[in-house]
Amino acid sequence: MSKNLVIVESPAKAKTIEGFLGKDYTVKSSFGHVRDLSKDGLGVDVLSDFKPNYIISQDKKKIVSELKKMASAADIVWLASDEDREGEAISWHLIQALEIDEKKTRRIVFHEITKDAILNAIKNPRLLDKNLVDAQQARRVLDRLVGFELSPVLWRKVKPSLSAGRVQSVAVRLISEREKEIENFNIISSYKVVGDFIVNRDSKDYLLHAELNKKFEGSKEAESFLKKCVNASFSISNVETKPSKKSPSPPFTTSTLQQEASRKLGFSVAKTMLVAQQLYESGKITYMRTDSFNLSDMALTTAKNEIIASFGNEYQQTRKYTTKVKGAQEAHEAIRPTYISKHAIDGDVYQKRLYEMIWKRTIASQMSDALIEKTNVNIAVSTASEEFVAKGEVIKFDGFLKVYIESTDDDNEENGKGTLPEVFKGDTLNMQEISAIERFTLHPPRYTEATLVKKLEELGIGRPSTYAPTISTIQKRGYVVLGNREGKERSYSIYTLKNNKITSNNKTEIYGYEKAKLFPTDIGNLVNMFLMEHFSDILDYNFTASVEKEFDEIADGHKIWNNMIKEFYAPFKEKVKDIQKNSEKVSGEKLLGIEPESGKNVYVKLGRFGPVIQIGETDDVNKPRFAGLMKNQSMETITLSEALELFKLPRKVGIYQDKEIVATIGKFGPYLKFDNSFYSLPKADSPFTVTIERAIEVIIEKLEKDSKKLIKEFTENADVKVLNGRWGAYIAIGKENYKIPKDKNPEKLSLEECLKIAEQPKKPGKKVFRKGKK
DNA sequence: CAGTGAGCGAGCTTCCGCTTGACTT
Repeated sequence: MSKNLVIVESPAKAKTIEGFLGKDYTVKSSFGHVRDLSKDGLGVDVLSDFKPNYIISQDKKKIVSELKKMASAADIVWLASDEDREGEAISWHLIQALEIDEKKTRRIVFHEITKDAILNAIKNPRLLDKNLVDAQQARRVLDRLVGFELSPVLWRKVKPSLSAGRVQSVAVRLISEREKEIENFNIISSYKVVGDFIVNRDSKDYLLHAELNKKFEGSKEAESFLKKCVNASFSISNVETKPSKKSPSPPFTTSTLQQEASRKLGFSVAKTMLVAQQLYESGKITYMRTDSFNLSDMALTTAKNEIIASFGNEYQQTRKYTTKVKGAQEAHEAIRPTYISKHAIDGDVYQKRLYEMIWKRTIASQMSDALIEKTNVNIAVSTASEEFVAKGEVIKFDGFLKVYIESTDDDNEENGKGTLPEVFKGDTLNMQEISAIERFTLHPPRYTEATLVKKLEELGIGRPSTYAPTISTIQKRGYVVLGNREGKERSYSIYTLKNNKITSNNKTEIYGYEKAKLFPTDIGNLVNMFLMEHFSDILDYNFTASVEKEFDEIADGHKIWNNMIKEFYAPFKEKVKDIQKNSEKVSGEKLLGIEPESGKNVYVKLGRFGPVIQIGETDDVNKPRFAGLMKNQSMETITLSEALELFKLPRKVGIYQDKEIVATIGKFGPYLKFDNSFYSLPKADSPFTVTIERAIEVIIEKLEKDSKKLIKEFTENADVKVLNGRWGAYIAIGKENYKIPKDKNPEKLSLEECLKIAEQPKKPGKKVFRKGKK
């Protein structure tokens, strides 16, 4: 047993570091936190100074007992968890959980995984910072109290199994409020005017495309401007050229990596983290959960050499970036290739693409500015005061753009790319065509996973390790869904002046198509409304920032953590008690109108099983009638007539083979019921309108498909069947399924062979996550 | 696999941040 035990947080890190240290050092990993608050009740004794009740996490018992053994055998235990609040707490918890004599421990920290950094750390151990640990305890206890006090309020007042928390509830609020903004958004149209002009130089014609520096509110104004242009002359009134430059972005952090992978590669936030983890574990990139822009000196040097060798001296510029992010803890480096000299890697296509992006971004961050010349050409109209402006952009020196172009979230900039023909003040122009085109204002964009992460980071809410899980939580709770919006058609007018004639046209365009955006659900909106009404202080966008400030004071030793929690908890708990006692259950009930036949009220509300329409009163002798909303409907937007439609189901479609076909909607969407069997309706068909002919078609199709399902069965044993499934042939015995080996022909299998295959131990396959309940 | 919405009220759900591994459809 070696004399020195070093404990780090991540096993991949442990492996690397062990190589740097001699054989006197054993390096192990704790796999993150090893203890957490008990889930039995609050896990915090609110009556005795908020004493936390820590227990060793279930999945850490094995590693803790192993570490404990090694620690007691070692002379010195080096606590090398990350240098941030959580890392300090991990070290402290290790001392407690491993029951090590604190005198036997040394606390060391390093920000980069290089031999120098590690050896230097070993030479400069420090004491455990108990104040920082207390700041972490305050953070942990606060989150527990907020989460475990608020969630039960929701169970009673809204719906069981819901949840609330400092981070997730703000995420839901952002999405819910954005949707309201979009609903209330007024689309305003205006006319933008563009013109094509010809410049003649050295008996050659050049095209100059320009936009008027004014937009017109209505078609009248736009048309009258065009009229003025009919007999006007056009000349260059000004040419302005000014140099400008673009600088590269800093290297990736977790959140910028997620954003850029979403835009450039179309990865979900979870996918990005999964692939990054693979790259990290195979030693190809540095740690992927970081909020730091920092690059190690070694990385700076290799990047420098790499750029000079590949592109030349003039492309290289060493840069150090500092963070602007609220509450950044900077325990790690930025995300970069471990070996910058490696331009590409082996791996699957996702790994290759993500690596390439990281490599380019890292290299670009150490390259020189791009020098750009921007030109504005003004074109005067002899009969009007407005001017046309043509914008051009010429890259004089590409600098970092040689390697990396960052993408943006809004992609509606068109003007100002490319070269302009050479023109001079006073040149006269030949007008070809001027158009006034009706354009519309855009509502604020819905959040994508990645733009939500960006927003949360700006607000200082959540950490690199929690962005992806938070997004998954708010979807699991049913607060938000990832969805698409079909584009809608609208017409716009366009007036064109050509050959001294003004013509007008109506054209149509598709607008508002959106893909993979976050939409709030009815439950999400309702919960947000409820929390905003009663706990707006916790949902405040600045709540995290203000408690972070207090955590900092605790870390600095200016505040006692229990006191801070006490100040927060007393009024908070009062409020919780008050709401539990006095507040009504909320269902978001809304009167939609009156059913014409019965004169009864039609309500929409959130029922036990989701949004529902209710006709009649709950306390009436005649019980009310209910119908659930369809998946694409929402409580916010459903109309009375749509609501009444829902009661037309189940609908008798007609008779087929003397039996009735009924169309309705179930748990899994619209379906047909016929002869005690179920037939899912394809998306294009509606249970309200499907005809008997079409229904029969659907039924026959399904029956045909089913008949192909059975490949073989055995008279001797009815339990055993060879079936055709989604992934090809398989053997079904009772309720168990078995894979058929590739060298066997499914159609020629005998009963004995089937049973033999079933005997074989099943191969371990990939674990598939199952969504939803149970 | 697929209609639920009245209501005995058992016993359950839930937070944020660290970190990976997983044994059956």
